[in-house]
Amino acid sequence: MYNQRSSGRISFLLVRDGSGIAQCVLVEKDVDSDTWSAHQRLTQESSLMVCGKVREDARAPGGYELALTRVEPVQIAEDYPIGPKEHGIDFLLNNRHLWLRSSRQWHVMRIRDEIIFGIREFFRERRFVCLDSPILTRAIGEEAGTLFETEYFELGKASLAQTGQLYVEAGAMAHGKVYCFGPTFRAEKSKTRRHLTEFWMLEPEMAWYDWQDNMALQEELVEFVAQRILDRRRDDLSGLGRDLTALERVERPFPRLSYDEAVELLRGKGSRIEWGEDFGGEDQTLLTAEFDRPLFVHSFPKAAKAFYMKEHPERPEVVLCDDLFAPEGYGEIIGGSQREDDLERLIARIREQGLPEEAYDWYLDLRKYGSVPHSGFGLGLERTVAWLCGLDHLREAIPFPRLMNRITP
RNA sequence: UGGGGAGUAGCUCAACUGGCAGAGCGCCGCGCUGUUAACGCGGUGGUUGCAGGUUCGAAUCCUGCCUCCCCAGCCA
Repeated sequence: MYNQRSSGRISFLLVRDGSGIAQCVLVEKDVDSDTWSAHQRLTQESSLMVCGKVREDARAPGGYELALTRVEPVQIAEDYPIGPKEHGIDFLLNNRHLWLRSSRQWHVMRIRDEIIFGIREFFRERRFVCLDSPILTRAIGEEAGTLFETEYFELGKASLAQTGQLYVEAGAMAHGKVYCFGPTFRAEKSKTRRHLTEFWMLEPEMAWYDWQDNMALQEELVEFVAQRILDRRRDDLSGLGRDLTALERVERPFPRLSYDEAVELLRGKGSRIEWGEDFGGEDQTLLTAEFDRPLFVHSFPKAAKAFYMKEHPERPEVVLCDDLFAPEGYGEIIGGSQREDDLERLIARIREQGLPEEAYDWYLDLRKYGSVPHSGFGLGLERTVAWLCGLDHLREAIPFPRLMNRITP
């Protein structure tokens, strides 16, 4: 029972069954005395079985209600902590296991589910193979300083994967087009609305795609997902109060700016960004405010990016990569690149960045045995969910958020 | 990690310059045959984050610690 309202000899029970909430009407003179006294014991979040007749009534939320003939309590809940008034975020996160029952969280999780299955369908239709990467690993895909480490039997240290990218590159050489989709982990000591220590990432990898083919696939995916939830989860979006017209504008083609152009635009708007620096939060907001749909920025300075990104053939200070920024201030949701497919250059990049070469022995094999041009990207699921749902913090975009200072429930 | 803010009833918050710790919601009781976060009346509810200090007197001032929130950096 989600909530109850009464007017003496007539009671209105809001009952949730997983598919939604229905108003049930109970009139004292129309039911037996056992049912009437049983319903009086019901408290918020008590579980129950009801029997009644569906009827149309304009006064019911949604236009229909259930006229009850019988109520059977299953369990009487006591002192349910989450009431119909406001609560603080700390309290709600401590009660996340119960907060998931609240309507706002309920809508978000249904949209998240639709996004996940939409993504899988998108790739299946395009003949990608789902090839999931290991979570326990020794490969270092990003910064070595943000690894969660653990003991691994007699083999020493292992860590939780920061990315599955190196593994999907291996998969792409076997299957052509692959993706992995699962949790990734970053021990970043950051407490912002844009970070979780555990988050889900979709990572497609495609043989024979150059960086432009890569961007074309990214925008096709993002458009597909946005249209998909508008089509199938419109009620949930409305329940969240999401501005639907903003989502309806998510149509290809998305605007594209080179990093050089973006810096020029930002400096014209008063930003003090220097060429070579990555965008700060304020820069991202300034940039995306110029456009009404997601924005690509491509061709970033090499120094600011990961070792595996391919150098621009005419400009060695730049790599063939792109970031996709969501509109409305939601920030980066995708990072992608064409990969360095030349063995010697790749080894040089690993040394330049001071990474442990021995950690990449099997990865370098991919360049020794039939290397081909290939590209891929990573899409942050929670950032995508937060944007599409209009949430102001990632912690509501995942069922049980893991933050620097929060490991329960 | 740096900067800012906060911690008082189960929850959300008040309490002026240091002077009786309060309200709404929840919960309990009564009333009400169409409620929409129902409503009306009555009741219940406190180690003021922790430890110490100043004072006739501390939620309020001082010292130390803890916790949470927001912003920045880093990133998806």
